[in-house]
Amino acid sequence: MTQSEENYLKAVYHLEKMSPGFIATNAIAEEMKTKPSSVTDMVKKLSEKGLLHYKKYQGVSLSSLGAQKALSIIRKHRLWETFLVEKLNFTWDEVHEVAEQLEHVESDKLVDQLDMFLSFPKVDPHGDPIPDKNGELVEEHSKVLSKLPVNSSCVCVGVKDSSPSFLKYLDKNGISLGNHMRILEKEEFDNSIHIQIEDRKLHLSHLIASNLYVK
Amino acid sequence: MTQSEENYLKAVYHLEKMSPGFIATNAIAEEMKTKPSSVTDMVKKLSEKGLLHYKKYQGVSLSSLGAQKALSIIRKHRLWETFLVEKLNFTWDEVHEVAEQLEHVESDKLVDQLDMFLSFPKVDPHGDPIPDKNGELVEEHSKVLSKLPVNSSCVCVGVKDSSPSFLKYLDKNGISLGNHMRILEKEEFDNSIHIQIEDRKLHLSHLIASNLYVK
DNA sequence: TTAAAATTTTAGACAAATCTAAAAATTTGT
DNA sequence: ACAAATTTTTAGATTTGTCTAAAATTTTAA
Repeated sequence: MTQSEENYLKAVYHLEKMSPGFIATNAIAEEMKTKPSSVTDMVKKLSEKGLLHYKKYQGVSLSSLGAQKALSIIRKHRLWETFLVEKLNFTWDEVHEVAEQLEHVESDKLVDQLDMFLSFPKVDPHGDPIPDKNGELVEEHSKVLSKLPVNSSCVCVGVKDSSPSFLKYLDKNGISLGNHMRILEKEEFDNSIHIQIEDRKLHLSHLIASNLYVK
Repeated sequence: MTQSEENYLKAVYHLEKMSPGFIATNAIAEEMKTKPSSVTDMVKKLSEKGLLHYKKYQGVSLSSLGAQKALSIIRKHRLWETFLVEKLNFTWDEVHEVAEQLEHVESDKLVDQLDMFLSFPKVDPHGDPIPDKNGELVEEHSKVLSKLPVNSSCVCVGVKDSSPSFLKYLDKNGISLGNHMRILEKEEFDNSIHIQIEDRKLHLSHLIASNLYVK
């Protein structure tokens, strides 16, 4: 598989998770920052290879083989991100770009030894689950901070948006995975929330709160 | 720079070290397992980019910019090889193939942190020197086991040929870097040599002995 | 020194991945 | 329901890196 093919599979995987069912050509084009006509070409190729189910004008979905490949790439991506943070002093907003390159390196031994070297981590630096060797994945987070009722307590376990700008915002405000939080008050007007986080108080916009996974 | 361009620069670098001066199109084609006509095309492109000096029908040599780029790729290659052996339990005959992929990952921070993580190694698992951040290189080994006189002592510090088959031969015969050796006898007839290596005796063909660097 | 051999370059083709522009199909809104 | 808007596909072009075959150049050797 080429790097480009791998990137398409990954894109379809992520889009399917966001909205299950058939994925539109346009959605893939947007995700990959390419043109719909390019997507059509590639999608045809991948469906001929048995990696995608494709019906003209209907969209695509991953075949089981395609899902398996996608998970293997995601496994590599998240293991590398973990390596970069745990061993090479990268911050969580720096890892994505480099992992995008490293995920395409092909070597089963490399991946499995890296996994062992990192002591078989279950989640990456953003709290996203790392598939195991067989593509098994512990279920994604479902609870979002913005949906909790006033007075409830929780621990921050992941970020929904892992763009550098969001991650830097969190750093700036001292929010990181593992932090204990309690909802103090919710503003009706803009849905922003006041929280107690560790030993401080913080006011978070709805957008911020809806991008934090908690447990 | 594309991966292909990087591979050409690396090839020219290695060929220049083997035989200084202008490098023939055919030599590059052989090194890269490609056709001379493909080499001509690429060599033109690289010379337009200022990475190679190229005179039609004469051959090429690295410009100083090209040499700098080549050294940066070799640095990455050798650091990754070291990482694979030191941290991920790879053997010295397994690392090359994977390092060929990893060397093309682009991130200054990645390389420098990897270097630090490995405690700034001076040589890779084959005894080849690792260029530092500025491309500075401790001089290559010059002494070859097969050229030493009878009765001299030495330490094995590198391999000239680092093909998996040669490396596996060395493993099978318990020869590794750091081993102490003494020349016991040289056979006139086939230039093979009898050596004392650590606490054993071994009989090495000329080919084997001429691919071992010693100090 | 000059004809044969070897090397190198050129010309033209091809595959992969992309793009633009136009055509086809589907969806939407009244 | 059907015309307009949107989405998707097709057709054809482009770029990169490669190839084959033929032409040009250089080297070798009689």
